[in-house]
Amino acid sequence: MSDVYRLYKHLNHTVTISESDTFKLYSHAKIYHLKKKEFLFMEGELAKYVGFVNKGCLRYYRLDDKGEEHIIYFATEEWWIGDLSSFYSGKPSLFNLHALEDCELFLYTKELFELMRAQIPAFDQYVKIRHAKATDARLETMMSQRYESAESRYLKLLQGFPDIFQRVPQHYIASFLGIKPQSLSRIRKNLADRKRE
Amino acid sequence: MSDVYRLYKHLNHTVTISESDTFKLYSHAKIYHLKKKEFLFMEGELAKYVGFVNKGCLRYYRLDDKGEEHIIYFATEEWWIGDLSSFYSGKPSLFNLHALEDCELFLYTKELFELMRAQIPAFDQYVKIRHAKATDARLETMMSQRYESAESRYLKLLQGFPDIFQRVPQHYIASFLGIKPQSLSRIRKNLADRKRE
DNA sequence: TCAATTCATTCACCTAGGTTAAGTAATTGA
DNA sequence: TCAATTACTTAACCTAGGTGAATGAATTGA
Repeated sequence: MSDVYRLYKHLNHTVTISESDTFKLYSHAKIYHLKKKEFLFMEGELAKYVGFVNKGCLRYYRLDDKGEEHIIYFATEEWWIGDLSSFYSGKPSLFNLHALEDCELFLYTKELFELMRAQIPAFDQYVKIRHAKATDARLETMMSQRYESAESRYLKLLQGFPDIFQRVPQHYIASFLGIKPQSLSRIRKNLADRKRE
Repeated sequence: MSDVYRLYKHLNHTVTISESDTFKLYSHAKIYHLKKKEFLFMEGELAKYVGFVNKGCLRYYRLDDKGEEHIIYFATEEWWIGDLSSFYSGKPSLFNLHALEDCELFLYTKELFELMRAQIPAFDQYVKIRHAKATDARLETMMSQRYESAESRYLKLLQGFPDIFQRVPQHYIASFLGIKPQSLSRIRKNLADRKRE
C-alpha cells in the first residue's frame, strides 16, 4: 500500500478527486514523524500546521483553571488534526496535541493549505464539507454533554469508535467523556453486573 | 436612527465597510417582521434563511429524545440567526427558532447571501471572522458545560449578557444554562443568602 | 530484570443538581 | 377585569458522579 493510498481513499469517501490531485496534495505535505509522548504543539505555542494522520493516534486536549486536562478529541488514521483557531488567527493555541503512539502526519502550513485549496477544487470542496460536519459534530457533543448520562455517552463511544478502547488508556477515555477514571470504572462495573443476570 | 444604522455600526466593529456597501446589503435583504411567539422555522423544516436581528429577541433551541427543550443561544439586536447546517446542506433543521419578542429581521436566502459575499469583499471577510468566532465560542460553551458549575455559568452570563435577564423569563435562562428552573432558583437563593452576611 | 511509575478497581462518603409537589405571584387574553 | 395560564420559589428527598484513599496489576525504562 502506497503512502498516499489512505489519503486517496479517505478523500474519495466525501468527494471525487483524481489520483494525480491526491498525489499533488501528498507531495506538497511535510511528512512528519512524531514519536509517542511528543507534542505537535502545546498551549501557548502557535499551531502553525494542520495535518492528516496517516498513521498513529493523538489526543487534543486543554487544561482548565484547576489544571485538569480535558480531551476534546482523539485522532487516529484519516483524521485531520490542528487548532484551526490558532492556525487562522496566528494567535497562540489554548490546546495541546499529544501523540499517544508513534505517528506519521502529513502537515501543511497555512499558506500551503490555502494554496492546495485554491489549486484543487475537489479538495476545497472536501474541506468545506468537513468544516460543516465538524461544526455539527461539535454541537452534538455539547448537547450530549448536557443531557445524556455518562453511561450513555460511554456506550455511544463504544459503538461508534470501538477501536479507541484498544489504543488508549482508560483514564483518557474518561477524560474524553468528561468524567473521572473512577467513575468510568464504576460505570463499567455496573454494566457488567447488569449484564450478568 | 435609520433602519440600516445598526447593521452599519455592527459590521464596522469587525471590518471596515462603506455606507454604500452596507446599504446594498440592507436593500437586498427581505425585511421580515416576526411576532412574539412565532417561529422563523421549526424542527423538520428547511432553514432557508439566515438573518440579522435588527430588533427583538429570539431563542434557538432543540428537543432531546425525552422531548425536553435545550436552548443553544438567545439572539438579540445585532446577532445573526439561522441554522447554518440546514441552510447550507438543504436538509431539514433539527432546531427551532422562536421569537420571544416582536422582531424585525433582515433575511437572506442562500443564493442572496452568497451573492452578497461575492460582491462585497468586506462582508465576506466579516462572515469568515464571524464563523471562526462562533466556532470558538461553541467550543468554549462545551468546555464550560463540562467543567464549570451551574452557579459559575450563571454568574458569567449575568456578567457577559446582563440584558437577557431583563428580556426573557427565567426558565429560559435555566434551559440555556443546562439546568432546571428550580435549580436556578436555588442557585439565586444561595447567592442572595451568601451576600446577605 | 526489577524498581519505579502508571493504570485500573473498589469502597465509603460527599455534593450539585434533578424530581416531585406545593404554594404564591405575575401575566395574559377574552 | 378577572379567570386561566404561566412563572417563580421553596422544601424534602433522590441520584449521578466527584473525592480520597487503599490495593493490586500492568508497563516502563535504566
